[in-house]
Amino acid sequence: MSNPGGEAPVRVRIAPSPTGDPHVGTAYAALFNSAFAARSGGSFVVRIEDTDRSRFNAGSEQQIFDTLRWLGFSWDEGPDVGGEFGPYRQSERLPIYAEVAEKLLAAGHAYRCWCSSERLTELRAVQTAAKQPPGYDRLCVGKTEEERRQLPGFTETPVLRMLVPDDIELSFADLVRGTLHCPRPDDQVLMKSDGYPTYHLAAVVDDHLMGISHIIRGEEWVSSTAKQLQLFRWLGWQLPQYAHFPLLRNTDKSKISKRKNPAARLLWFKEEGFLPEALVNFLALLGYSMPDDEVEMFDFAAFTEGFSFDRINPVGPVFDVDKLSWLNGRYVRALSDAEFLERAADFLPAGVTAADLRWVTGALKERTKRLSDIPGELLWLTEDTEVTAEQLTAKGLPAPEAAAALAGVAELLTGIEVFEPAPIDAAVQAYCAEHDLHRRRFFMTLRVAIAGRPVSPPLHEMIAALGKDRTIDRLRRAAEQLS
RNA sequence: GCCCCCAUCGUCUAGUGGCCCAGGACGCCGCCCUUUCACGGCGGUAGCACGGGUUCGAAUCCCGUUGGGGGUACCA
Repeated sequence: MSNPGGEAPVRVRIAPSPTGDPHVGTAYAALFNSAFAARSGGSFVVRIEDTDRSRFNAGSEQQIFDTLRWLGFSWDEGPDVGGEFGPYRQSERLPIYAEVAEKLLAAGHAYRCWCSSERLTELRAVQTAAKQPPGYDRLCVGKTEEERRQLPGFTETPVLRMLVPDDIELSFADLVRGTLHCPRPDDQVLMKSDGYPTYHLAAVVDDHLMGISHIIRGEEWVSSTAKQLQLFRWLGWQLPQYAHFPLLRNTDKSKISKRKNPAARLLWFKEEGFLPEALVNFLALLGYSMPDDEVEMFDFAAFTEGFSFDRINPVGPVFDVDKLSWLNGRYVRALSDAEFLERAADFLPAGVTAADLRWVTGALKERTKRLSDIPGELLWLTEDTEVTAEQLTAKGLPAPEAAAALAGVAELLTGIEVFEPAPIDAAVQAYCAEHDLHRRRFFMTLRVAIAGRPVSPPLHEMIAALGKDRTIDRLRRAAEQLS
């Protein structure tokens, strides 16, 4: 992938805000950004945008790093790994923003505004009621603090606003969507009254200072691009290229949110037992398709290899958890038994060890879509369920025959020395033939007696896993139900 | 309200004027495999939002309508 300017190296970034649980959109952004960086031999930077003190969440930053790493992403520069363009946390760059703000003020591109939030709220209400587009009325433009103080709605702590020129350029080229047009911006606040910059100022300053060549971010930012570009121009900085990918959606098509969709929380996938490689693969299927779209299972390297902005679809994709579950199941099945057991460790019911599952790992793996399915698949092992005569005979042998078979098999199993699937199978099969029993029904009676339910892993593996004592105990108790 | 973006099966998507009376995947349904479930195999269901153009020819180009989404903060 060439970059039109020629000289500037490709540098991209994601800029998450530490406001709570890591958001799936952050991973989605990381996917596109790191793929493009890898594809073009560029650098991938993580920058923490913590300029909103009211929404700041202390544990959030670390969770973002941990979750992104869990997914397999790594970055060349960031708060936790350093880099020559740091600091990478905006709260540690306040003097830099203040200096730029001062420069903008001196050049007449920005002005102090002493309007109170009450005045602003009221102004907006009046405009809305009059069906006027809401926007700042520039009451403070050209006024000194003393002049402004005489007027109503004054506050001691001013903000800095950009003086948007009448002829501001509203169009820009987007790598995903072609030429885009932004609405005419309001006089955007650049510096808040608490001394922190707003996103628009901070992002522009940092993107320039950090040498960001391509800004690859969500569609939600399209309409604010014009004012950010204006800032770049005023400051005489080289313009970055933009690529706006679509927003992930809830089932009702609205922007994906933690409120409406558990999948908006990255931690949810870990809790549910989705494999990170499956999630990354799935994310790469949303709003994007491989050159050969019949290939749906691929790793990050394959995704990166053919990555192109041309292949990003501008339509916001609904996050389909069902399809993710299917994909995850495929990844689970592709694991070796040993790997499966290792990665499923946190989901095994208390007291159940890998050794206990020796004979049923394959069967368990095959039935697992999410690792959190595991406890439910092992109820036959973890719970001693009382079965009724009706359950035993429903799809099984009639009562008298069933009782005899249960007792007979219990007797037979008692004599088996090597309690493993093969000899168990041989013994049970022989019993079935010897007594001329209806195979299907015979096995169903056994299954219900042993598993406590009509759905279970393969019978002989299950019996071996359960062990001789528990198996015989269950067979006898079931037989009692029939007498 | 205003500004902007988008529009192929329920969902994810292929498709850049003829190869498409639209292909793949998830889901769903049926069949097969099978001692249950699952896995796997096979088959089926279902879509170019609508209306005008342009063209010999439109899912593909243009206009409008409708629908959906985003933005409209001293949040990012």
